[in-house]
Formats: sequence, C-alpha cells, structure tokens
Amino acid sequence: MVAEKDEKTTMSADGGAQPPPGQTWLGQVLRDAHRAFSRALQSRIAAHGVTMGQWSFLRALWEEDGLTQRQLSQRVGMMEPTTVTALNGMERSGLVVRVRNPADRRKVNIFLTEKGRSLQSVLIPHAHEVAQQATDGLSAPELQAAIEALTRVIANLDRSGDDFLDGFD
Amino acid sequence: MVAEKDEKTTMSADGGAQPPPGQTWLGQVLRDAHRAFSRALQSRIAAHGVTMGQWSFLRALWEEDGLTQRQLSQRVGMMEPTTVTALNGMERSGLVVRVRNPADRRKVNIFLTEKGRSLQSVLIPHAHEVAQQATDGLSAPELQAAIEALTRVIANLDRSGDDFLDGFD
DNA sequence: CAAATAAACTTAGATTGCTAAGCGTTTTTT
DNA sequence: AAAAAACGCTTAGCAATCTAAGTTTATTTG
Repeated sequence: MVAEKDEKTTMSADGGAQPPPGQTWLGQVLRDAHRAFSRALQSRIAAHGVTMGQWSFLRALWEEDGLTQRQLSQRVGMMEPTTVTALNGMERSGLVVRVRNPADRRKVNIFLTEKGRSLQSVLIPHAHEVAQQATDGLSAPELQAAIEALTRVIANLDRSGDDFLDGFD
Repeated sequence: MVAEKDEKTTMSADGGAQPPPGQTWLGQVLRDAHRAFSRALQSRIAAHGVTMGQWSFLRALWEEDGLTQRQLSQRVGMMEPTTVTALNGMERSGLVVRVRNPADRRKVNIFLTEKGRSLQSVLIPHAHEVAQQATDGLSAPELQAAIEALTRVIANLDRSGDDFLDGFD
C-alpha cells in the first residue's frame, strides 16, 4: 500500500524562491481561483451544451440582443478572433443566428434564438449556485472588499501595460 | 473618422440577466484579474524564453529540485498531461533534464540545468515588479484580506466538487 | 469618381489547459 | 510465481485565447 503519495523529501531548502510579501503569491491565487470557478461553472453548464467560452457571450446577449461582433467583443473583453470561435460554436448549436447588417454590410448582428434565450432561466441559477458555494463563509463586506481589490488590480495592470508603449512613437 | 466606437445602442434594457448580489460578477472579475496578471507577467518573462505555462513549474523546482512529474503536478496544481507538455518545452529549451529513476523505473525525476537554475535571480524580480504594479494603491491589510478571501473561495469550490461524487460509490 | 484608408469580420497558426485512454513498471493477490 | 491491480508517464484530441495576416465593404481624399 505504501501510503506516501508525496514523499516530502528535502522540502523547501530555501532556494531563495520565497513568495515574498504575499506578492508573488497573488498570481498563484488568482490563477487557482479562476480555474476553480471555471471548473465549477463549466461542470454545470456543460450539461446544457454551453461551454465556458460561450457563457460570457450568452450573458452579454441576454442583456442586449443584436449586438455586432465588434460590440460583443468589447463588452466581453475578448479579442475578435475569440469571439468568432465562440460564435461559430453557438451558431452550430443553434443558440444564435448571424444576420448581416443591411445598412452596413461589413457588420454582422448576432441574435439569440428562442433556444439561446430560454437558456437564461436555466443557466443563471447554476451560476448563482456556484457563486453561492464559492463565497460560502464570506461576509458581504468581505466579498465586496475582495471584488474591489481585484478590480483595482485589473485596472493597475491594464494601465501599466501602456507603459510599454511610452516613448515608442 | 466618425468617433463612435461603441454606438451604445439600447444599452441594458434589463433582460433579467442582472449580475445579482455582486455574485455572478465574481467569476468575471476572477477571469479578468487572472488574465491581466498573466499577460503582464508573460510579457516580461517571455523575453527569457519562459512561458507562463512553464513559470509555475520553474518556481516549484527552484524550491525543490529533482521532483518527479507526479510530485510536480501536485505541487503546481496542474494535471499531469499539462505537466508533460510544459516539461517537454522546458527540456527542449534546456531548462531541465529528465532522469529516469533507477530505483523505480516508472518515475522520472526532473532536474534543473544550470541555465534553469540561473533564471531564478532574473525572473523573480520581474514577478515582484508585476505584483508591485498590480497591488499599487492597495494597503497590505487590504491585499491580505483579498488573498484570504480568494483562498477561501478556492477551498470552497474544490470541496464542493466532491459533492458530485457523494452517493456514487 | 477613382484611389487610398479605415472598419468589421475571418482565417491561420501557436499556446495552455483539460479529459480520456494507452503503455510500461511495480506491487499485491491468490 | 502468475494474474490482477495500482502507479507513473505519455499520447490523442478538444476548448479557449491570443497575434498576425487576410477579405470584403464603407468612407475619405485628391
């Protein structure tokens, strides 16, 4: 039987890779939290033929139907090729239809089908359930504070990305 | 020129897809924070030939060299096929070497090369820099609280995953 | 109005991650 | 000790994203 699934050999001989002031850790925690959340939600919505990649777009369309792909990409915060991929799948499974805009034929408006729209009442509860489980034991203020901190982090990083362009034009 | 990058058509006609009690939102924020962090770190370490996928494994090895692939997977929290892929790349770029364990030929121990080890002092500062920018404007307690909240979220979700197995054995 | 530029979508190709299934090696059963 | 079970790694194939490079349609310019 052996029962030594990890062997814990020399364990942390201080290579100098300490996670410092709770900082380097942040990335790790973000990644793990994101993956845990994704997995949880995915396992629930997959049964309805919806993938995580499609989930965000579906939500955006529930909020406002008929958006163009460009608009959808911006709302969801995804690059356009990603949107194309997701929409291809959604179109294939009959959740949306693409309609070439007659006024400006470059544009393609995306409309939910009855099937796509009806999923809202089915899927939203699953999302709530996951959020519920995820935040179990956290007070509303704690949760709120965490979300605000993360929002700050997002803003900080997005902004700092611009720094790379400074002095290059 | 036109200057109307979004057209903001009917905007939120309340389809009923409200993000509820700051909950459904959590997933969105987690995803965005994770992506922002990844992008930021990636853009810095890529110059040294290391991808985000490899970063975690490198850190684990800096902390303890010679782990088996199974152990590495557990430490990093990644599935084994993912580990295989990352290690293939790392082996190809000369960061690690695979050594079949003579005592148990099923196992393969992973050892850092001099190159892989020396990257530690180069890469860690980049990670700190990103963490620094990410947490700009957040007090230590705020950051700490956020990390604890996320840790709680991770634990909640991982645990709840087990629920699926209840009554199935 | 024709040519150049811009806008919106698509295609191509790479990376990272996962699940499922396969292949040797070792340990446990009988 | 042969058969069965467990281990540890690998392969195969899919999903989600991204960047770079088209294609088609509109708008601006000369």
